Amino acid sequence: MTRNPTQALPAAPRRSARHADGAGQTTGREIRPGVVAFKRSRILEEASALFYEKGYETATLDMLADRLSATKPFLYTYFKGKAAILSAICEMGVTESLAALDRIEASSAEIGAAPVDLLRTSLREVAGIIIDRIEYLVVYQREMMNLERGDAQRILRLRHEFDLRIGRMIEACMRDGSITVADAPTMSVWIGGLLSWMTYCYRPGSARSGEAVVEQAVKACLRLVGLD
Amino acid sequence: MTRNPTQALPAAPRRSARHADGAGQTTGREIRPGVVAFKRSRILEEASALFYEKGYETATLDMLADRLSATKPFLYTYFKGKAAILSAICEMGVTESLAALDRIEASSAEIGAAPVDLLRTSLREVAGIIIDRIEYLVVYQREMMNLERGDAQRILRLRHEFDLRIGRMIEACMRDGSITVADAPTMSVWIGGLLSWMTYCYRPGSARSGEAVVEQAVKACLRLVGLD
DNA sequence: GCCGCGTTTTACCCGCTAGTATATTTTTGG
DNA sequence: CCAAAAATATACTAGCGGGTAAAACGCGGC
Repeated sequence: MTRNPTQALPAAPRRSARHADGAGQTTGREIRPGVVAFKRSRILEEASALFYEKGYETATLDMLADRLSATKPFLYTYFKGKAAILSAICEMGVTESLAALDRIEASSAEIGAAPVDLLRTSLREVAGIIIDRIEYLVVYQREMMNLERGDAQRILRLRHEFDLRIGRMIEACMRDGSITVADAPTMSVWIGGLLSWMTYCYRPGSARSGEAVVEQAVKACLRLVGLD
Repeated sequence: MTRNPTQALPAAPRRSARHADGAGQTTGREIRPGVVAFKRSRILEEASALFYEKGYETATLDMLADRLSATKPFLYTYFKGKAAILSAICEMGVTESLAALDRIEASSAEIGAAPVDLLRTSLREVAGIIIDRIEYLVVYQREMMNLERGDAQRILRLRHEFDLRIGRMIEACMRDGSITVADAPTMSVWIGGLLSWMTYCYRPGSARSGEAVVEQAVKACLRLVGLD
C-alpha cells in the first residue's frame, strides 16, 4: 500500500554468500546485481516469516507485499510466482548446511582432525544453522508438497547428499574404531530426524534457549552413534 | 457425483474402540448410532488419505465427497466443517497411543514386568501405531497450524501427557539402575522426535518395510537412553 | 399405496486470491 | 534539464472453494 520497500537491513546471510554476488560497492563495477540480490533476499526473509506463521496457502501475496511496504506486481518482478518464492525458501536450509560441511571438511583436512571431531563439529554447526534458519526449515517440512515436482526433487537430492556425507563421516569414525553402529547410512537418516526435531523444540522468540537445544541435539546425535 | 457412500469395509479401528460406540449389532437395541459412527470414520479415513496426498488447503470438500461417492452437504451432516474434520484426524494418533500405553501399563503391572521391558514394549507398540496411522500423523504434523486454537491446545495437551508418561517410564528404569540419562523429561521429547521421524522413513505402499522401520526406530530410541 | 420424517442432493452465493494489462513514477545518462 | 528506459503501482479479471437454503429422495408404519 505505501512506499519504500528497502527500509531495513540486509537479509543477514549467516556466513557465506549463497548467491555468488559481490553485494555492495566492491570495485565500483555493477551495483545493480547486488541490489537485486538484496531485494530477493528481503522478500524471502519476509515470506518465510509469513509462511511460518500463517501457512503457505493461507498467506497471500498481498500480505507479503504489505509487509514489505510494496505491492504484488513488485514481487512478480523478482520471482516467477508464489511457488517460486516457496521453492527458494525451501532450498535454503539444505544448501547452507551443505556449504557448512564443505567448509568444515576443508579446514578439518588441513589440520588433520580426528574423524570424531569432524563429526562433532559438523553436527554442532548444522544444528546452529537449523536454529538460525528455523522458519525456513519449518516451512520446508510443512509445505514440501506444495513445491512443483522438479523443485521438490532437486531439494530432495540435496538432502540425500547431506545424509550421504554424514554417513561417510560415521564410516570414517567406525574405521578408526571410535564408534560402532549397525549401518552408517541408516544411522545418518535417524540423525537427520533428531536434527529436524529441533524445529519442534525451539520456537523463535525463546531467545537464548536456542543454544541449549543445539547442545541437546548434538548430544542426542552422538549418543545415537554410541559416543558419550 | 454418484451414489452409495457406504460401499467399502469399516474404518478398521486398529484395536480399541476410540469412540465408545457399540458399533454393529450388539444387542439389537439402537443400530443408528453405530451407523453414524461408521460413516464418520469412513469420512475421516478418506479425508486423511486426501489431505495426506494433496495437503489440507489444496484438498477440497468436493474432492472428498467424490471419493466417498457422496456430495458436499452430506459431509456437513457429520462434521461442522472442514476444520472439524481436520481436528478429528489430528487427534487420532495421540489418542490411540495413549490408549496403548494404558493397556500396556495395566497388563504390565499384573505380571510385574521389569521397567525396561515396559519401556521397550511401549515404544514398539507406539511405533506400530505410527506406521498403521501414518497418514493421520503426517497430516497432523503438517497441518497443525490450520487447527482452531482450542483443538490445537487440546491435542497438544494429549501429546504432553504422552511425553510425560514416557518420561516416567524412563525414570523408573533409572531408579532400578538399568539405564542412565541426564534428564528424563528432556529425553522423552527426543524420543518423540525419533518416533515422529518414522513418518519420513516410511511411505505407505512400501508394504512390509514398515516393520523394519519400527525395529530401527525402537532400537534408536533405546540407544538414546543408553540401552543397546 | 401413501404419509411423514430423517437423510441426501441440487443449485446457488459470496468472498477471496493468483495473476496481468496498463498507467505512473523514478532513475539514468546525455 | 530533458527524454528514454527501468522500476513500481493501480485497477482489474477469472476462477475457485467453503458454506447453505430448499428441493428430492427413501424408508418405515398404517
